[in-house]
Amino acid sequence: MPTIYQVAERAGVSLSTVSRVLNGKASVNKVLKERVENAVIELNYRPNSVARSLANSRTDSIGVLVPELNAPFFGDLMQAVESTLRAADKHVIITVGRNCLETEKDAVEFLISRNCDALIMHAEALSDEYLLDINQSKLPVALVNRQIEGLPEACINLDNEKGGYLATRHLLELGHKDIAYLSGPLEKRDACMRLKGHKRALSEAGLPINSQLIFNGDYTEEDGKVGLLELMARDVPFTALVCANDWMASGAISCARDLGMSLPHDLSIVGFDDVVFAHHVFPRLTTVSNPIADMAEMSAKYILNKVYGQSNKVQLCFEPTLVVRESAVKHEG
Amino acid sequence: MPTIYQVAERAGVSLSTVSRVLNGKASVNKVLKERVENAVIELNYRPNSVARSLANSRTDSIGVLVPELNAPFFGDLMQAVESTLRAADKHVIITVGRNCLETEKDAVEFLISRNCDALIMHAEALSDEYLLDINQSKLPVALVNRQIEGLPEACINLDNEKGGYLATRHLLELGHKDIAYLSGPLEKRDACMRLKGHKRALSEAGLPINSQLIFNGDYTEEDGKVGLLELMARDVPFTALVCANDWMASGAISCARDLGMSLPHDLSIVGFDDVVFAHHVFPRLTTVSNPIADMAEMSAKYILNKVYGQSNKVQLCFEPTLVVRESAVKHEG
DNA sequence: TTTATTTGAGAAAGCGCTTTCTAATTGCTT
DNA sequence: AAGCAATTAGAAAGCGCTTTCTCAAATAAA
Repeated sequence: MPTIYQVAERAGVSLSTVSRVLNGKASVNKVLKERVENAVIELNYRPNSVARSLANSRTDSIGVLVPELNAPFFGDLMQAVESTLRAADKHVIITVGRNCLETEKDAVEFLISRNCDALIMHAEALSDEYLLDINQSKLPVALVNRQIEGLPEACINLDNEKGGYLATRHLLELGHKDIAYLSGPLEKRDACMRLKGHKRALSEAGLPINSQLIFNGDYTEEDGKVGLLELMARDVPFTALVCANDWMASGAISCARDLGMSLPHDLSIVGFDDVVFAHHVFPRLTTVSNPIADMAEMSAKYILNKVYGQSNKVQLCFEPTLVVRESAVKHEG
Repeated sequence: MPTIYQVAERAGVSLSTVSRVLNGKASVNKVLKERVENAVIELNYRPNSVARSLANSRTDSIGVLVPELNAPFFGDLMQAVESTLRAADKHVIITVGRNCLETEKDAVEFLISRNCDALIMHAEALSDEYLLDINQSKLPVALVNRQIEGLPEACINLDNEKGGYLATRHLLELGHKDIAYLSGPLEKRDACMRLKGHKRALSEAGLPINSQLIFNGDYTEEDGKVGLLELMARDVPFTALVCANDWMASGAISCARDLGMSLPHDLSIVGFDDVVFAHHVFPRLTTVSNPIADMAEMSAKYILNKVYGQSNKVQLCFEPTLVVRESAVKHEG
C-alpha cells in the first residue's frame, strides 16, 4: 500500500501539496496538481482512512441501532439509511438492541467507542434523558419513531394517530360498528397514538368506546393470537379487528383460521406498517402503510446536514396511508 | 476525552506502562498496574480506537456484503454475523450488493478502503477470480453459499443437492408421481444443485425426468407466478410443485389461488429456505430449512480464527432438513 | 524601482496509540 | 561481595494523514 509520502516523492512535491490536491481545499498550482494526480494513478494510491480519521477526528461512519436485523421493517430502515449514507461516502456500523435496555446501552457505548460521527437510532428501551445526554455530550443523534421533548429537530416520526384513525375509519366506512382493537404496549408512544386515532374515529362516528374490545399486547405475532382469543372470551361481539401492527394481525389471522372462521367474511382485519409479508398472508392484508424507508432516509439526511454540512430539506413528520387489500370487507348486517 | 497521556500522568507512570497495562501483553509491576487501573477509572478513560488502529494496523472491523438488507434470509445472516462478531468486540460494516456486479465491486472497494480486517460475503455477481484475488492480495475473505476452487477452507455451504432431494422425496412419499419444479437461475450453483437433488429423487423412485415439468425462473415471487402459469400452459398434468425457494413458492401459491385452485388439495407445494414468512403464507409452507444463521455464525468464527487467532471449530458444509407444514398433502389418486 | 500584498509550497507539529530499543533495577550464581 | 542474566520501566520512533506556520516567489500598488 503506497502512502502519501511515496506519492509526494514520485510527483516531486511535498506531502502537504499532495494532501491539498487530494482534499481540494487549498489552491495548488496547475502543473503540480497534475503531477500529483498522475502519481496517484500510477501508484494506485488510496488514502488510509484510519490515518485520516486520526488526523481530523472524523471517521465518516455513522452508528445505527435497530432492535433486530431480521425483521422486514428494520430491513427497510437499514436499506434506506445505508444507501443514503453510502452515496455520501459514509459508512454505517449496525448494532442490535434487542428491545432490551442493557443491550441497547451496550450497543451505543460500542458505537461511541468506535468513534462514530453520529448515531441513527430506533431505540426502544433507552430513556429520553440518556438519549438527550448522548446528543449533548458525545455526538449528534437522529431518532426514528420517537419523540423527545428536548430534541425536536432530531426526531423523525410517523403520524401514528392518523394511522390508527385511518384503519378504523376504513372499517367504519365498510359498515362495521363493533370493532375490536389489538393494541401494542401503551408505554410506547406509537402504540398509544395508534390507539388514540382508533378512538377518535369511533367517537367521530358517534360510537362508544368499549374497553372490553381493546386488548393490550406486545406487538408480537404471539400476542395477536392471545389477544384474539382473549377478546373472544370476553363475549362482546365484534365483526372487525384493528391490529396495531402487521405481526399481530398475522397472529390473529392464523388464530382465527385455526378457530374455524372464514376470513375475511367472519372477521375483517386491518393491520399496520405494511411490512413485506403483508401481502403474503391470506387474505392479503389491508393495512396502514408506514413509510419507514422515507423516514429512515430523512434521518440520514438530517445527519448529513448536521455533521457534514450538507443542506437537504428535512421533514420531521410523515403521513401514513391506507393500503386496501382483501382482509377487510363490507359488513353484511 | 482523556488520552493515554493523562492517564499516565495521573498514575505517575509513562504512557508505555499504561499501554502495557491496557493490553496486558507485557508484565507490569503490581503496584503500578493498580495505579494505572485506578487512573483509568477515575478519568473514565476509553482508548481511542482510531489511534489504536493506526498504530497496529488493525481496525477490528469486518466488512459484510449482502445482496439486500430488507430480505428475511439476509436478515438472519446479518443477525448471526453481528452477534458473533460483537461478542468478540469486533464490529461489522454492512454493505449492499443488489445482485449487481458494479454495485458489489463498489461495495468491496468501499470496505477495503475502510481498512476492514476481513470480509464476509454473500456475493452473487463477483467472479471467482476476483474473490480469490481479494483474498490473496488484500484481506481474508469468508464466503457464504458459494464454492470456489482455490479457496476451499473459506467457503461455507449448504448441501443444496440434499435439500432438493428432500423436498421431492417428501412429495413422492405423499404419493405424488407428477411433480413439477420451479428452478432458480441455473448459473447459480445452489439453484443447480437443488434441481439436481430433485432429479435424483425422481430417478431413485424410478420416475422419468420430464423437462416439460421444469421451469427456470429467477428466485423471485414474480417468477413463481410466471412459472406456474407457464407450467400449466404446457398442459402436462402435475399434482405437486417443488419451488427452489420460498419466494417462488409464495408467488406460485397466490397465483394458484387466483386461478381458483384450492390449496393444498389441488396442488401440493414445497418451498426452500424456510424464511420468516413461510408460516405466514396460507397454507403454511412445507419447506426445506436452510440453516443460514448457523452458516453465517460459522463464517464469522472462521474469520475470528483466521484473523484474530481464535480457534473455533469450523464446519464447512451444512445439512438442510425438511420442515413439514400444511402446503403439501397426500395425493389422493 | 521599491514596497506592500497575495499566493502557494514546504517544514513540522500533532492526532492517540503501539512497540522497539535502551537503561535501570532486581535477583542469582560463584 | 562481585559479576551476570533476567525483569521491567521509560524514551522515542513510527503508524499515515491534516493543518498550521513560515517563508519564498509572484503580483499589485505606490
